[in-house]
Parts: sequence; C-alpha cells; structure tokens
Amino acid sequence: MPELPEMVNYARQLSGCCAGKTIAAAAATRPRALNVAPEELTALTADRQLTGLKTHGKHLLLTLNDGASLVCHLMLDGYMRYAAAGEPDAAHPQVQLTFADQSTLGFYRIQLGHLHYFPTSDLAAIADLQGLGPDPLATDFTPAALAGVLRGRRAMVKAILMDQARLAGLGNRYSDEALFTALIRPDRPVNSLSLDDIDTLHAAIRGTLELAIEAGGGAEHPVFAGDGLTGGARSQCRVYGRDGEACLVCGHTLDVKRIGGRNSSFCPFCQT
DNA sequence: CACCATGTTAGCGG
DNA sequence: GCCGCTAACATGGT
Repeated sequence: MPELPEMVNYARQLSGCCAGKTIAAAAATRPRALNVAPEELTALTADRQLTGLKTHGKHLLLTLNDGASLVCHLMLDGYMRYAAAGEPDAAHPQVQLTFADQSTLGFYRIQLGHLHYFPTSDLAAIADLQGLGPDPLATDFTPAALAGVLRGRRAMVKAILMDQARLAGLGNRYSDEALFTALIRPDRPVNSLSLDDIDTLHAAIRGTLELAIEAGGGAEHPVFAGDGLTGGARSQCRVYGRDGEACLVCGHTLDVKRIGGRNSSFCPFCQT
C-alpha cells in the first residue's frame, strides 16, 4: 500500500516528531528485516542524532549526523509509528528505535519490508537505491524525462509506470489514478502515445501525487497520537478499487483488467 | 476455509 | 533484449 505520497507524508510527519533527536538504542524482534544484527544496529546508531528524513520513490531515508543512514521500505502493509515517552502501544513493533528522551519510532508488519543501515547518506552509494528510476517529483523529472523513460518500449503504459526501475514511487493505486486523470487507458502500448499524451500523463502523475501528499497520503495508521492529517487521501480515489461502480465523470461502469499481475481499474469511456 | 489484495524479485517461455 | 506471466514472501480481510 505505501506508495510515494505515503512515504513523503511519513518524512514530513516524522520530521516534526523526531528530527534532531538522539538515538539511544535499537531493537528488533524480526532481525531478518535488518541488514546487520540488532545489537550491531544499536552500536552503529547509539548517540547519533537523526538529522533528517527524505524519500526517493517508496524508500524513506533517515540520515544520521555521522554521515550514515537508515533506509526503510515498507513493502505490502508495513507502517511506522512515533510514540512519546510512556505512551501505551497496543501493537508490537518488529523494529524499534528508542531516543534519548525515551520516545520511540516503531516499524510494524515489515515481514517483507526492511530497515537497512548504510555507512553513507549518498543516494548514489546506497545499494537499495541502485537501479531505481527517477523520482517523479524531482525537479529534473520533466515531460522530456518521462518521454525518455517511455521511449522505444511496447509494453502497456501501466506496467511501465509501476516498474520501479523506470519510475520510482508509483504503485497500483496512484498509477490507476494518474492514468484516469490523463484519460489514457492502462493497457495502451507505450509506443502508441503521442508527445501530447506524454505531456498530459506527466502533468497527471505530478498532480495526482501532489494532491495526495497535501491530503496526508493514504496510510491506514496515524503516524503519532493526535495525527489528524495522515490518511486524508483515501477519499480521493476515483478509479482505484472501484471497478463495477460508476465513473464519477461520465457514469459508465468502470472496467477492470489484469496488468502486470495487478488489477487495473479504468473507465472504458473516458480513457482512450 | 479458500482466495485475493498489496510490492518486489527471480525465473521461464514466447 | 523485451515482454508478459507465475511463484514466492506475510498477513489481514472477505
């Protein structure tokens, strides 16, 4: 579930909660989610300050003041939660960072996800980020850059949009939404798109992601107690998961097609 | 209970 | 090499 807007929302919310805090310890009940032993993670991060949070696609980077970084990917349904000192916590985090003031940052349900330690914060030197395509919100992601990503391909446009090696950050939900906004069918072969189509698609991708970010992303769980923003984007879906229901624009029944092993919902009338 | 949904990777065949 | 498909991973929801 967590796609780019959800991860950007985590970066924003957690910046307010724990940027500047000093890490005291790390613990893991699921060591497989780490790339170092739990006790080693504590040794590597203890007394370091969490200087910032940033994202590339669906990856979240927590940078430390000694130049190292922690890279998190939540995969299917992982989530993160910040808790002030002494706050009761119903769920059990599989990985947890404890700060010097006894507040905590927990990582939940990351059976398939991970939190990896790297001795660098240089994006180009972090193995987890190698081979990823451009982040669609980066300033240099222009319509021409999108055209470059699509050039020479024959695959269905949605399959390319979800391919993290070509474009980092879009999953099933936001690719469906962006294609609906762009009035392009998800099964259109990429080489059938005109330059105008690509311009429209570029604007639709940007617009869809920015709107979702401003609404707080679509995550199920609040980031901290009293978080009233996170999840606001869940009501913005116009096609994702709505197949069989009426198109909000024309009233036609939304269709569904399997693409890249995923269900794609679209309006067979609006989208061509 | 069986199945499907999510993201990613690896492997297979056209 | 490109493309589409499948299985595997874990879990909760129907």
